[in-house]
Amino acid sequence: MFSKACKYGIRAAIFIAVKTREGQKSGVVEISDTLNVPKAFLAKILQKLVKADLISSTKGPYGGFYLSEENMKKTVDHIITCIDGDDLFKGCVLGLPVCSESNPCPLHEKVYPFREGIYYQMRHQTIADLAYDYDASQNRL
Amino acid sequence: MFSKACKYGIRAAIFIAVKTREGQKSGVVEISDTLNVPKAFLAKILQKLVKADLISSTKGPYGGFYLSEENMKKTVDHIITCIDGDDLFKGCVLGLPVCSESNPCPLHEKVYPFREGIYYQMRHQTIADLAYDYDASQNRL
DNA sequence: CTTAAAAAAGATTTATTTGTCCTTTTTAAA
DNA sequence: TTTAAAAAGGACAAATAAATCTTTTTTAAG
Repeated sequence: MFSKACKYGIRAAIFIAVKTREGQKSGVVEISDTLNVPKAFLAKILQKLVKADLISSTKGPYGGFYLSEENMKKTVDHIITCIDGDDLFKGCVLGLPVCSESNPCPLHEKVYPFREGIYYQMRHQTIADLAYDYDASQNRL
Repeated sequence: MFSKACKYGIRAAIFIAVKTREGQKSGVVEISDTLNVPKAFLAKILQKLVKADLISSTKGPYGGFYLSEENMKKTVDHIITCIDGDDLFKGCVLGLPVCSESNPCPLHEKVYPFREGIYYQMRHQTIADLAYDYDASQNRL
């Protein structure tokens, strides 16, 4: 469903959100260590998210990644689209060039409602929401 | 969501089903031409589906691909799992090694119901069903 | 102003997926 | 029994995704 890069990105964003709420910035090493994810690869992903203004960073000593108030309000679908593009939510499930309600592919009506459901959820979960939920539970990232 | 190979495989299976109902076998060239899909690549995919007993074939002149009665009854999820594995339906959305109702990842409860919905649909649509629906409509493959 | 710590950037490697090409096997018809 | 048409199989090539390594830039503290 999501690429590895995308999964890493979402998990990292939540981690950074939690840390930000604790008043701390996070470094790539800290993040990659806790998420068990390749360091340099994660760095690239975070770069991309910074450029897209989905997370924030400062260089130099005492620098690192954090979320601004604006970043906190962004919904997960932004991260997904930023990294994987919008094909998952917008494209035809079977890859047909045209596929719509009026000209549907053979799986359209079976898959569409559920895919829309996922898309809706992703458009309505902010990073802040996810970080809050995560903090409340005692689960892993 | 699905790999290209998987999309090609599903579309090809439906095409072959339709042709089979018309009493005809289909060759790779015919299939790849009508689906607009790379010939040799499709051939590999069909090989795999034959081995998994999801479609049937005979070699030699007047040979080609077709669906036995058994093949017709197979549900789409078999094709998907055969080609892409079961990660899409069984694995954690965020790629966590453990993720369950009692120990969920941050997206679990948002995504799970819909993913289950898709999985359900795929487990309940036979190739014959899809071929029938396709034939009834005047849509493309 | 120097130093060190951090992200940013760029170049490169590895792995996987997608795609091609050529040979072998099977099989039906002439 | 020869021939030709088809799938099967294997080796290879290209494109994309995942991952690494090295250098540059920024920045805060001493």
